[in-house]
Amino acid sequence: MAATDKALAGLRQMIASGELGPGAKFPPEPELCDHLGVSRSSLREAVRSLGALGVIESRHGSGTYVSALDPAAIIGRFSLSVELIPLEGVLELLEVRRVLEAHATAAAAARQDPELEAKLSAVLDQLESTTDATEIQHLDAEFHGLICAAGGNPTVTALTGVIRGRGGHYRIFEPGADFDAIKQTSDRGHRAILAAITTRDPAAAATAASAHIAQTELWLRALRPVPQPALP
Amino acid sequence: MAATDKALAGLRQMIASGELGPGAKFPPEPELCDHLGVSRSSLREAVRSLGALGVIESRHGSGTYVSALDPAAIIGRFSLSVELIPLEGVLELLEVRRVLEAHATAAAAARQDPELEAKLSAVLDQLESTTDATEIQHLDAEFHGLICAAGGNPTVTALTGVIRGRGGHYRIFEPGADFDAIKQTSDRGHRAILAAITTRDPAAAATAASAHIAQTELWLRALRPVPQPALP
DNA sequence: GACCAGAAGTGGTCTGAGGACTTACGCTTC
DNA sequence: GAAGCGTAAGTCCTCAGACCACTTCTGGTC
Repeated sequence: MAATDKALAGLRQMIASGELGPGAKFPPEPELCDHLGVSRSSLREAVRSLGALGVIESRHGSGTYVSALDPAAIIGRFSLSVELIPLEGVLELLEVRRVLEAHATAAAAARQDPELEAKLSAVLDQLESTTDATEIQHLDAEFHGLICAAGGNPTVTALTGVIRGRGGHYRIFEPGADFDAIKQTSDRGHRAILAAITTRDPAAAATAASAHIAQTELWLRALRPVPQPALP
Repeated sequence: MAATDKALAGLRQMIASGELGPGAKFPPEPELCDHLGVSRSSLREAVRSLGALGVIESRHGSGTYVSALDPAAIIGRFSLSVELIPLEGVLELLEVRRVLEAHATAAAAARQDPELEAKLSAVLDQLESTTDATEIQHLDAEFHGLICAAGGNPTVTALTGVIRGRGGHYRIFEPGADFDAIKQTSDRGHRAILAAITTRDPAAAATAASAHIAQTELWLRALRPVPQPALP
């Protein structure tokens, strides 16, 4: 077995076996090298691999630790790769978002939370009064994010958030011939979702959310991608 | 900015900007080091990070390439991290699987595919006639996997597959007091799903799949995890 | 044209060294 | 006695150079 793979398997085994739980600290690199029988280079490459997946975390000067192994955090790491997926793949992902977000929106509607409803209404007021593409994207993410969070499953919130972030790279809301029509349709969709939540109608909420996202899918199909912004 | 992070950002930028598309080959490591201004160690750690995420792929003796950037393949990489998530997190993930698989099962029921139905029936015949835990797990995965694939969205198939694989580490089907009752309930659930598909009733299929997975969630809640098998 | 051997190209691994950051300890000071 | 501070130890981060292993291309041979 290759050295890096051996190190990778060894590190995973230490976690999988329960030897190291969430938050636990690994031995220092030289000791791990000795234990696993690989050089520091190979060990470090293995550590980076698991770090990219959100499984372990290195802190400069302190040590290497097992992460919290929280599903939402691990799914959040996916944004690094999802952001590089081309348009055709994004459409497959949007179907996932549509299904999950319809579910979460229904769950949010089943709750009785006037505070949430007030906050959502305020976000929509802002959203309807702006025409700036970046601000629209930000407020849209906040609206859907609040609803998903109210749905009660952080994993669903993280997953839909990652997909929404990817879709946002394609600018639907750019000044052009269809801008007004698209914006109005989008605004109406948001109001329909909020209305279903306010009236505590889960089925209507699921339908409204599903229709809203399906509309986004249609718009995206007709779009060509814009150049990526510089990565941080 | 730290060296490895700089290399990471540079590599991602090369893909995000469109300079390198799916399948494209990166320059040799020494050239990349020069271009990005980092040492070979740092570059290699960055390459490993993106490799773990399924974004790029190194082939010994050949070169480093951009992967196909296929969403299903990228999601498949998640199994490396999902397999380490503790039980509480798995329950959150199972809700995702329940929702997505209900959707996919409905889509499969909407299709007219006698060949699929025959294959599913054969799998269930095998499944009902065995009591071996490993074989049960394997046949169960094949049954649900075939249905998801028929649903038509490879991303959904990959995502549900990853979650199903994680759940399989907890052995529900172990010889014990409740074994017969659990097995019979599970078998009945599978037959209900197949019946809905055979009669081409998407709504019934979604309900049956949802109920079946919800049942699994209930069993898992009552379980304590078993020691992990050795990782490959 | 098919096959084979060698050479060139490329990623994989190891070693050794020094730098940068965090943490803990012991001292000083009030 | 408690707070502040500087030093020292511990740990990860980066670099450089060398050699190994695998793949691919090239040229010649049959």
